[in-house]
Amino acid sequence: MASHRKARLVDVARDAGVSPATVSRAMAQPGLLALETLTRVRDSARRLGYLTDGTARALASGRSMTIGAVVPTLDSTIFARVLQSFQSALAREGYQLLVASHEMSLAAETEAVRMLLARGVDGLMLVGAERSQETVRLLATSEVRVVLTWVGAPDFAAVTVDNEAAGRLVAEHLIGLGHRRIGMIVGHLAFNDRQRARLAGVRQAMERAGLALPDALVSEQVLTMAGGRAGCARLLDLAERPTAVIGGIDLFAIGGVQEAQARGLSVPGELSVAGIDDIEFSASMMPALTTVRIPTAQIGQVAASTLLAEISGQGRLEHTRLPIELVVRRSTAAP
Amino acid sequence: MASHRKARLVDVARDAGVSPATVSRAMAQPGLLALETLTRVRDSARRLGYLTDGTARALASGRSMTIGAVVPTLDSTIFARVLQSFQSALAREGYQLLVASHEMSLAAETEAVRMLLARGVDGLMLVGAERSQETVRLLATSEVRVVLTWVGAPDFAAVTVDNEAAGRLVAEHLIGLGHRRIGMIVGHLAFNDRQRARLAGVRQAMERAGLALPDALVSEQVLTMAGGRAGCARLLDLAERPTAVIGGIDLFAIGGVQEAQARGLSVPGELSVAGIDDIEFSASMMPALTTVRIPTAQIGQVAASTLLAEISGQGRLEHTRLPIELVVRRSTAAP
DNA sequence: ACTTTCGATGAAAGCGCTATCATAAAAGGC
DNA sequence: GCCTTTTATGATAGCGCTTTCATCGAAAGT
Repeated sequence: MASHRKARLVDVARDAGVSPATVSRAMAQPGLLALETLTRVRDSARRLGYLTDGTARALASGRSMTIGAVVPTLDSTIFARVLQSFQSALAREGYQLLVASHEMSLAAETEAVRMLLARGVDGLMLVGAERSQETVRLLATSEVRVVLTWVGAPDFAAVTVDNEAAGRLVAEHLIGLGHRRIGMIVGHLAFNDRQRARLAGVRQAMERAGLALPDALVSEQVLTMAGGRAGCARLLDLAERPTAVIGGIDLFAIGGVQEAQARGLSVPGELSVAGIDDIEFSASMMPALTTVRIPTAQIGQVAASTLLAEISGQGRLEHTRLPIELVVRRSTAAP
Repeated sequence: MASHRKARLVDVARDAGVSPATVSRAMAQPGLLALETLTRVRDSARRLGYLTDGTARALASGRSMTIGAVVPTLDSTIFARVLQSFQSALAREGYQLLVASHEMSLAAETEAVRMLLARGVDGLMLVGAERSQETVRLLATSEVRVVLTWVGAPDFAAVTVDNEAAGRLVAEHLIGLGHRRIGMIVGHLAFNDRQRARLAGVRQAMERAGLALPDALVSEQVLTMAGGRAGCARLLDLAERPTAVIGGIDLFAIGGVQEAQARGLSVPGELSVAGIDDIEFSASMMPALTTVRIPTAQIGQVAASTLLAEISGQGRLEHTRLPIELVVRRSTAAP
């Protein structure tokens, strides 16, 4: 049964009548031991309720079997989903996930990275390519393996998605429907290269079509549904209101639809609304949201395997760009 | 600038002309040092780019400054929110968060707990009170500090919410409006004491009112909006369809509203729908959802402080029950 | 039969830090 | 001024594991 003091490696060794080294091998490289010894050690371990001390193991071996992730926030469908698939992919390989959030602050990201490095993580998952000099320096000197998500950068492995193309796709769709005056609700652009890229994509598509996207038609909001609603309200209050609104994230588009409907405007009859992300809700709302599908779960999964490849020495700063796709539903129509 | 090999404590000590012990103190208990020594050590540390090795520190001190959390899934508004507030409260006190998910499997929870204990976490946050014998044994022998969330249990500190009362509140509200035939969509009841309690609360309110909740009117579904839709479809296909539907989580209620509307049924005119959770979306959907507000963010925050109190030796298995509240909006009306 | 190789185990030196104990200098106490 | 505290620092023994390196039979090669 359970011993009083926590069992250590030597206790198991004594109990099994072998050396500590043998027990260590039994736990980490069972293949090296004679079958008989192995079972004897395992029996003792079980009887004593022995659990390897990960701390000591990490110190002695130099590998912590722990991966760190720094995301803007955990409280977002998008990042939660990425983390869920990232975490379960890691768990399958015996790695644990240490998470930190920076809530859109460059300095907080630096601090989080510093803490994670101090914890001796074997690898790090970061969001986006924009970061402070200080963070970059920490990363470089620590030589920890890193995988970037959403947006990549030279010298880093990355799993990205073409945010600019995403913006372009929705914009082109709307332009194709005949919209000339299109508004956009985006997240605060500081320290958010994903939103900047999406905005850039929209702008690019419009310019190509000879249209303008004046500042008045771009509303920066906090990344919530309420933000979307507020942003849409601002755009609808304009003297020359847009005939279509693009949400930099689906949440914005959903808030936008609500605002329009609350004002008695029919969507898409009187206002077309589209988003980017394709979160679960978008498919089933009324009207179903036209959006661009971002393979969130896949990002986490591929990020995990990319990072593990880097750690194991295979993997040469691989950069995977995941495909995105315009999903036309019912929230958009000709003006 | 950055040295080639990673700087260790002794390097800083040598550089500053002090003993390793002094450097250790400079990092951990600056108050003990003469100001002059302290600044000298700090300068050396900065110059060498020294970062404390958390692994070694943990081994030597016996505290890892790491907290583990095992949740059903990260990919859920609810748990994501709890984790976000939990994590940021911990970060403020210098603790890091190690997360694991069990995806509704008792065995996976055990495995996750085992891994976290092996990692030497100083504390553990768990969801609900139901777990395997094996998990309980691990917890007991490890003597790690634990805080339970949502549902509590004797011998554990906990931050809970009265799930049964939540179910009762919505049911009473509906009964008060005159509904006699009420259906419920719940999550799979195995290994989900939160859903079981909510169902029990609904049942209790109905019985008190002399009403029945036959099995046919309870639909178990996976915890997604699509599940809610499917559950509602099943209830609406019944020969004697209910006049009101309760979602065991808001997501179910939202899916339910969608299903009803898709069938051309007006909510709340022809069907009342209510949920439990009060997620962001519920307030702004059309019609706005009647639900019970669960203070999710607060759960995480209080769980953090409760756990830290346990760890520091203050805190005697405190049990905090957070208040919930019926929020009547537009999705419910008299039948 | 006699090395040579291999397979299985043991001995022991760290991994980088903290914490205890000892010590030396400075500060009080009367 | 001599003794007792206090304050600041040093010396050093671990924390519990992994990992060479060494060892010792047994299997294999010739």
